[in-house]
Amino acid sequence: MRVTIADVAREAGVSKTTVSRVLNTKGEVDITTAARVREVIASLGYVPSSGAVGLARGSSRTVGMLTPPLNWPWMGEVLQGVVDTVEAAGYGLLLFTCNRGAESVEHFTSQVSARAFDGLLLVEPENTLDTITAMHRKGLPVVLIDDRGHHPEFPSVATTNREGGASAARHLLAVGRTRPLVITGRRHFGCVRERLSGFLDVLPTGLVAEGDFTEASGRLAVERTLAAGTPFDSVFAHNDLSAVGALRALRAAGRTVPDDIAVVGFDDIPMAQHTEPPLTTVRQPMREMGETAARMLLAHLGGTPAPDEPVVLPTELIVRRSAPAS
Amino acid sequence: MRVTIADVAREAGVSKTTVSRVLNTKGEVDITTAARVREVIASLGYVPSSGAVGLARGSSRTVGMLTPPLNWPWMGEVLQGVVDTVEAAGYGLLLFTCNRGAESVEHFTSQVSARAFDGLLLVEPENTLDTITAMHRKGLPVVLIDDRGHHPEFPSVATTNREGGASAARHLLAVGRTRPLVITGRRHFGCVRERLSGFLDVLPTGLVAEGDFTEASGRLAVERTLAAGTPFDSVFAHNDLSAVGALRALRAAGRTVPDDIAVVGFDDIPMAQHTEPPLTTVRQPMREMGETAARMLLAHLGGTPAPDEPVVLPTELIVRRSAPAS
DNA sequence: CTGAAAGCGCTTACAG
DNA sequence: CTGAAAGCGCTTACAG
Repeated sequence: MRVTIADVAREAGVSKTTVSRVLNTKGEVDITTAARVREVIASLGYVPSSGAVGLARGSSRTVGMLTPPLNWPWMGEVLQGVVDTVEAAGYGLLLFTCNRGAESVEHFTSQVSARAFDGLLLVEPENTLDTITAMHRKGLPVVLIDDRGHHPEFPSVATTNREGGASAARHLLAVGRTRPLVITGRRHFGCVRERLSGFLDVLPTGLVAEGDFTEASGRLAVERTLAAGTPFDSVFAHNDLSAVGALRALRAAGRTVPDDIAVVGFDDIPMAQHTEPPLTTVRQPMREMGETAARMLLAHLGGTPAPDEPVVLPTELIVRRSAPAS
Repeated sequence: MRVTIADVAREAGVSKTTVSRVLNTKGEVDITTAARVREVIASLGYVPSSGAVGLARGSSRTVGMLTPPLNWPWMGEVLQGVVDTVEAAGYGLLLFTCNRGAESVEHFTSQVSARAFDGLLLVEPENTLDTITAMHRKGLPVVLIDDRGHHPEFPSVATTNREGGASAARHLLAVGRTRPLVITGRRHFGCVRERLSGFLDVLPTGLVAEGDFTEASGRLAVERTLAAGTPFDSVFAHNDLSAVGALRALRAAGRTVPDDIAVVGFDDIPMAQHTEPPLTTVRQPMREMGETAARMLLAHLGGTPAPDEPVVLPTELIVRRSAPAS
């Protein structure tokens, strides 16, 4: 049925060893022999069995990726960056999520041990970091995307959260806003702490509400601040989703954006272009982060030692109408 | 280094065959022997090598998935549905995209032939359908998600596009709209033709603009219709993105939604909840479609013959303020 | 109920 | 430059 290396060898009148050699361009092979073998390979439509190759070589040429829920608005970009890079290198991408709690972690763990993949890409591991750290110590190459400030012991790629926060503050200051309301994510995330302190360094404020990255939390923060009667002239939300919530609460309260209140978000998810008004936001280079992480992992698998400092990609302030330039 | 079945066998004082039997609960094994083997497996932390198992069994317990760009707004949901289902069955998911054109198709094709996966899930294949059809004929199990009306020769899961279009029309009619503008996607997509004819059956109109599922195309369609001076009291856009474009164009022209013009979209992407006003839309059950397709493929791999009729999941009209009920 | 042996399809020393 | 043989870690008839 299936065409094997033995079939090719027989048809070409050489040994399997020789076929293997031309397949992997390893060792010297007579140029005519090689040509003949190649011809047979083509005419038979032979493709090496990845399973057999993996078993013999002890590696699977596959990379694993463990992600948070895939419907998070920016996961698509990260994943696309990873897939493109991994595919271009001739590797496969095995996808796992930690959606189904303990059960899926178990499934994932067993796949790791089963050597189903050679290295692992990790996105914002909520509660699997310990497990992963253990695996990494046992020799599994790991690269982390967005460490949320946990600073683990393996290579990671992050973004300039502190500078991103600072750039938001500088922008608000430049357009004359001095009394901002800051809506954060959960404080235990390193990225949240960094965005906050970067912002506060430039534009100090006592008005800081802890949110949880949901639209509802953004809405709630604004509603409460309005109800308390505390004056503010701008909002810096730690992600776009909560900025969207802020926009709605402001509109519902009859406040005009940006005239009464300017709003700046963080992430630049696709939705940010389509809010009313469109959202000024600090862009995270999600796709580039995915690409970079994948390249680092592949390089590591190829023998290049991994950088021990996190690779940090720059954020970029995207100015739209919710906090215009002038 | 690595713990193998031989280590377990030695430690337990049995043959590899016996270990394999308790591993796969296949054949009769003495209950005490089995217990002892299980103990050794646990204490040694033995996990079968997926590569070796795959080679010996001739199957990889892995499913492939070929998708359009992953940053499409509803891909996350589909993917999540698939991953959950596949993981729960103990399978791995190997992800491919047809992003990089010919090159990635080639990479993908070679993975297929390499038997890197046992079956394939396919989402809206733009131009790979021929290749896939050929593979299917050669015995690769395939399930298609959202066939866009191409009606291929393999199993597929779709949604009620025609009824979805009809439900949009009924809703508009119920709220007193009689002069709709329809903004379609490209006409060669089956889903577009179905949505359109379902709509027109209920609410005929001559005002049909062909778009291409982008926000810009929705905006353009509205701008042109307004410029032409043709009166209309509502918009039915074939996807949410172009509905968003329509909303913006209407606002820019000073028309009020829904008072002047009611707007209905299709898809129910996350953004639909956050437009101004929030978008009434025909929801496609993306996650369920992913789950269903995965279940069908797994069942097929398990020996159950695949249904030869497409499995059709119902759409649902989600009423929001852009076209309210009363 | 249990085991020895062959085989899955490759790669890789080793020898020539 | 080339090949025979062992080995990667399993499963599966076959025999007992």
